[in-house]
Amino acid sequence: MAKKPDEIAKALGVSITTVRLVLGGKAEKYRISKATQARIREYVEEHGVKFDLTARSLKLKRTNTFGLIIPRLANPFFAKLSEELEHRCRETGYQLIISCSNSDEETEKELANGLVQRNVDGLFVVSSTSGSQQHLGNTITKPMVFLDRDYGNTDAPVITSSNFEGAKDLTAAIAKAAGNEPVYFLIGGSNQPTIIERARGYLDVMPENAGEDWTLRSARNRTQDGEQMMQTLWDKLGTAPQNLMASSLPVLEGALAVLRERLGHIPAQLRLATFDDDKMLSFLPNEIWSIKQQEPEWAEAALQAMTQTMSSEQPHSKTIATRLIHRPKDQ
Amino acid sequence: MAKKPDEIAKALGVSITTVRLVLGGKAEKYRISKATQARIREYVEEHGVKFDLTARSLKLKRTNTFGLIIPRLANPFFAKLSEELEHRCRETGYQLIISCSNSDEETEKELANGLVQRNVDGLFVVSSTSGSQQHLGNTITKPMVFLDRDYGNTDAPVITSSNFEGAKDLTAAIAKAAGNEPVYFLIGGSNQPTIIERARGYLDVMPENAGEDWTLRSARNRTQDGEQMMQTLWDKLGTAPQNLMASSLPVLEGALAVLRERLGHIPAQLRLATFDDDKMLSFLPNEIWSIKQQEPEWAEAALQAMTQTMSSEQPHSKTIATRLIHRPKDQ
DNA sequence: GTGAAAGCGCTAACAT
DNA sequence: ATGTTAGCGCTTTCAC
Repeated sequence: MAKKPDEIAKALGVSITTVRLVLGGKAEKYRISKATQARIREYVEEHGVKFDLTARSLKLKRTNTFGLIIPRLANPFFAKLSEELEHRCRETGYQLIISCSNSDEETEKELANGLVQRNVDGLFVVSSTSGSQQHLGNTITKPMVFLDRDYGNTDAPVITSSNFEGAKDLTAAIAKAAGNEPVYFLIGGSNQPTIIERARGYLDVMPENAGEDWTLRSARNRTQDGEQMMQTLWDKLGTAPQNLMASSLPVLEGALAVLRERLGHIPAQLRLATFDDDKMLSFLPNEIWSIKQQEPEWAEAALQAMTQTMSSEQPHSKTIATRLIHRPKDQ
Repeated sequence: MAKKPDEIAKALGVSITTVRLVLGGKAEKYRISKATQARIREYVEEHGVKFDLTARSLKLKRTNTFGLIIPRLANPFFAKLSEELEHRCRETGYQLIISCSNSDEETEKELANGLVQRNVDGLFVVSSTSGSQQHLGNTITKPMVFLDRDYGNTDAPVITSSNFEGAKDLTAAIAKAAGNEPVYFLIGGSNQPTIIERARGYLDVMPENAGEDWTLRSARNRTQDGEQMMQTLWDKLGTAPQNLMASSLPVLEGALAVLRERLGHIPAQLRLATFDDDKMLSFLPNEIWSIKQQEPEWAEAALQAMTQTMSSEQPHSKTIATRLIHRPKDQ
């Protein structure tokens, strides 16, 4: 349907250049006559045009494309972040290509490589491991912005959230309600930088003995890790805790599943605190505090850091504030 | 770091063509000597290569890229579907570009246009409206596969899920538990093809009067639509229903929010049924039935339909089965 | 066995 | 005021 520039040129008896100049908005600069401009525009109005961005990219050595590597789209935070980032990129004239590494170091490297071969103009990466972040930093010469995980071994800008401050707020909120009772903290993925910060925030607020007596740790942060930690805690207490904190939603899910299994239900008087927010937390009758990420701010900061890097300005790493959400107990 | 073919050629004193032939796996065909092959491979082993896929695409008129247009990534179903599809595309040697239309017809057209200009080899689209599906079908000459919404006005293959059958199963399950009590159905987005099918399934199982007496409808399926429908229902009944069905999760969220607001809690004896599944439904103490989509099967079928279209085979539309999940009531 | 050359559609500098 | 041209890096065909 849509005509290519050379077809338009032939149809109107002008040169391809003339067509391109007019359609490229350079008509005035090269003083193409109004009459010719009108004829071309009219033709386009009727038939449409089809430019080939591939050829343009080859010539300009720039694709107006960014790559984004995240662990998983099934994770609501990354999904929302991707959506926001994609939207802003498009507004700025860039197409975003989203790929999932599945938290695998090798996959992450392959993805980055593939995107570089496609000549993306820049790369956003949520790096799975310290090693892969370092590798990418050394290997890739394109503008890069790291997101969420700061392993502290790159010169590229890193956008993180205020995990430490957020954890302090979250812990303080549930601890106040708990009074003298212990607040147990299930920590999944305890070697990830984000989680380390969350644990640090918790310990900053809690008494000395909390680190040893009230925390449980697991290498990963899946539902089954939450289950396993809750089982350990149950066995230790011989009953359900009164106040429970989880380092992420999957961990909370696992913990609650175990409680339901042992008790037949989730006790309504149990106080809960968790990182990451989800509308469905409102389904629980319990009093709950949660930490909500502000994805729009993340996307904004990420794109800005990328723009700065590309224009050789000093790019700024940034920490995005979180928000504490409180859901009161059912009456 | 990585060398480009011409740099390798110069370094080894051979022609660019020779380098390309070897690295492109065409060495045997053009009888490049083993010795030369070895030298080139060795050099690459040490320094790495960097091909430019942009130039390749320009020459071959094929980008090994597919586009995917969905309403929102924040919707967990589309996020999971995207993840699965992206994964399979990559296995097949394609890069997937995901864009969100925000359910806006104009945006959807623009996105499709942009992707075509980038010379994607094919397009997967979850079309927001009948009009845009028709428009795309008439405008775009690339291989296309439509997902989820079948407006019945395209020759391109459409992958849908068994909304009618799923709705029958879901309705039958809750109706059986409800006995003679009414099962109210909150229908959000009542003019979308998927929702129409769900409503049809409900009516197929329920008695004559259900369509008039037990259903509530809203043009969209957001949380606020669920709230509004629940309010209407409450005002009609003067109390909370005993059995409630929702056409999607946001609608359920809205409905439950209203109940909590009026009652101070969500009554545990309320039976619930909803389309779309989420792990967090387990947070509710209620007896719940839900309909789970099988995203891997979706992705599989979508990619297969695309492959068939591209090889000019007769592409097959396909309906993906859903699964009924039952969560018993807390004890 | 290896190399040279044409051409994909575009941009930008240079002719006419 | 409009047209011509070189070259981006790749594939493919043909020449040495």
